Amino acid sequence: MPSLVQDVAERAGVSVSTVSRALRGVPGIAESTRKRVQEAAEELGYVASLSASRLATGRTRTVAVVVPLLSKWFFAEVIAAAGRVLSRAGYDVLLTELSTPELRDAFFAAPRLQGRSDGALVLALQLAPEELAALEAQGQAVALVGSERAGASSVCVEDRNGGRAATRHLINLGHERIAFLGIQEAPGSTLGGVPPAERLLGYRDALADAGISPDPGLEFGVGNTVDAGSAAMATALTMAEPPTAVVAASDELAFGALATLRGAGLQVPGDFSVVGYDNHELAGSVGLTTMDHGVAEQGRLAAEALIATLDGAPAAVERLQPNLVVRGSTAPPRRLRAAGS
Amino acid sequence: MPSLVQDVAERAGVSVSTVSRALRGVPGIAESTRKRVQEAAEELGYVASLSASRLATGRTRTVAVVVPLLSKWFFAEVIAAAGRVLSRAGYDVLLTELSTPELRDAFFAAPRLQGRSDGALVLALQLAPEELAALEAQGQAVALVGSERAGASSVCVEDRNGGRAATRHLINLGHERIAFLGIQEAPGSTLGGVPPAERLLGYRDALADAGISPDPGLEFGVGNTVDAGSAAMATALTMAEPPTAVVAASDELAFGALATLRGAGLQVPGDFSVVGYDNHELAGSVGLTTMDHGVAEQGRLAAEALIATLDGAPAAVERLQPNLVVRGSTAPPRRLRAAGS
DNA sequence: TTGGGAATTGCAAGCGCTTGCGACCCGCTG
DNA sequence: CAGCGGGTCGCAAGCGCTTGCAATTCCCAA
Repeated sequence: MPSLVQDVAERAGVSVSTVSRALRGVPGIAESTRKRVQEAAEELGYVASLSASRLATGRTRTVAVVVPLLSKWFFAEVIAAAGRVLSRAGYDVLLTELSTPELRDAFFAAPRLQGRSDGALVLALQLAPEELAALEAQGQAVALVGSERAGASSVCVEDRNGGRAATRHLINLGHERIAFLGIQEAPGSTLGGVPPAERLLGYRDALADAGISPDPGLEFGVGNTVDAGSAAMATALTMAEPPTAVVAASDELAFGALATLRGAGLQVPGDFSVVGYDNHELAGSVGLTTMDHGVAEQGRLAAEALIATLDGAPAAVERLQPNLVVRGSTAPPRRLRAAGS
Repeated sequence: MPSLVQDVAERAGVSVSTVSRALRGVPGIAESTRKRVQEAAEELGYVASLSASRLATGRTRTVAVVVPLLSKWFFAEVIAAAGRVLSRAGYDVLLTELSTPELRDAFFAAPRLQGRSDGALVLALQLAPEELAALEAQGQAVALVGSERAGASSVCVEDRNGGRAATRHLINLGHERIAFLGIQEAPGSTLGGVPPAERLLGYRDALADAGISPDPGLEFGVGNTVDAGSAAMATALTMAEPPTAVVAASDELAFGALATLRGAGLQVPGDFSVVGYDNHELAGSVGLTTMDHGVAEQGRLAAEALIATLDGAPAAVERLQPNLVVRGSTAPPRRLRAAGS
């Protein structure tokens, strides 16, 4: 039913090879001929068969986006941004969610991207060297988001600085007992390897900078969910000497913490301060002070890096600086305000 | 570099056609032969070239997921659920975001799915008849989520019932002045056509059922964003006779409303009740009473419907009933409680 | 007028797999 | 013992496009 190159060729009175070249903008075709061919193609509603040209060229013009969990806002946002860049550049976007360890293992065990895509955009996954090698063995150009590997392009944020800035903000307000809600890989996680422990390190840095002695009891490592944040916050409140503020390694955790605080009848920021990390879409609506790290921009930059790699550019890594966004969830601790008034 | 059918054929001592058939499970191959071929393939790490088999068969084993806005939680969740079903069934998932009217028009103007996918899963978009026809003309099997079209499979929820149930819940609590925050297509929206006005109709139904005369001034139509909900709520509060409760057509709108209420110093549910719609991932953490409509299930069902269609089944439509999830954002209006105490 | 070369275009050989059809091998029936 | 039918397999013709290389045309300098 759809017309073929031949049809166009006949209609334009040229050979199929000329049609092929004319339509793809290959140089060496007279402008007049090209126009004639384009018109013929247009009239017939001709579109080159993808499978055929892929087979002939060996290129797919498709990029696989590999993500641990699509329904998390962070990933959706990154993918959306990356997708826009990619499709504008003429690439199709193939979605691959590796939501369980089984899926992840299966994905890397077989050459699943072979002939399916030209490149892979890998989000958050901490690739083992052999996993990265596997991708490359399948002829994939690869770009990473949220991790760094020798030989691969990547964009990542200076999370240690971010953790430090978030914590410093609280210290500047006068807080001294500050808890940290960290993301700890759950058993069922597919992230693999060491996720943003950087943020925790930044937290410790800030404490050290301020001469506050760290209390391991204030460092919580939980799954990256609202409920986990909520639970950890609840635990923190039962401590003999509870914290007066918390920095969460993600806004989701912070949301959970806020829920617990509200449930406990505590005022935020009156009785307790919290700062999150991500600048989640909904952070504004709950007035959460948080670290913004250009989520959409990460996607955009990674897509551009991948395209560059596909065009033969050498691997490059881009580092983003997170920024503190102050909203209404942080204030000086009650102690100070009481003394001050 | 990757080995070809021929290599496997030689290694197994058979012809290429036998290899092809053996590996794909086509009947008519002796079990012993099949096993031998599989071993040979395994040893060589052979994987059939996708482009080649796609060209030869004319099938892509790929499904395009078409979505207006990927970064919205609802869509991400639906896609994630659908994606799991699809990939388990051996289909690749191609992502297509139509975030602007221009993109949408361009998408339907050209046969963009031609030879790219076997089917399309269309989310939320209210397809014009010719748009649906265009997809089918490209040989796509299509399944819809959130809309219904003659001849196409779809899964949709009884939103009118949902709107009614949400409103009735408030009425049962004793509210009489209830506002409705509806989703109205913004100029830049790509949804097209009439989106969930059903929820509004349900709201009116409930009022009518209770003999409450509707007040058009209480019906707000805004964009589906937190900020819009926030703004509309602010407007509602300035009314001469403000409402005591609101039903929002989405949890995002509800989040915005909550933010405004909090900002205005009003207690929820003490001074004001709000019920949302979606059962958003974060609805629980803010204690939002809302309508659950099985978001993930919609994705799952739609994917299954699409696969069925691809397997030759006739179009079918699946209707889901939304359920009220009561949390802490709704209570009797202050008036009643004051009188009661 | 004529040879050289640049600019265009056509030829035909793939790209790697699928599949209709015929060949072949057996065990059996008549 | 000849012939038949079912079960297996191989042949070879595509699927529709790309591309190296040769052919043709045309313009201009010599």
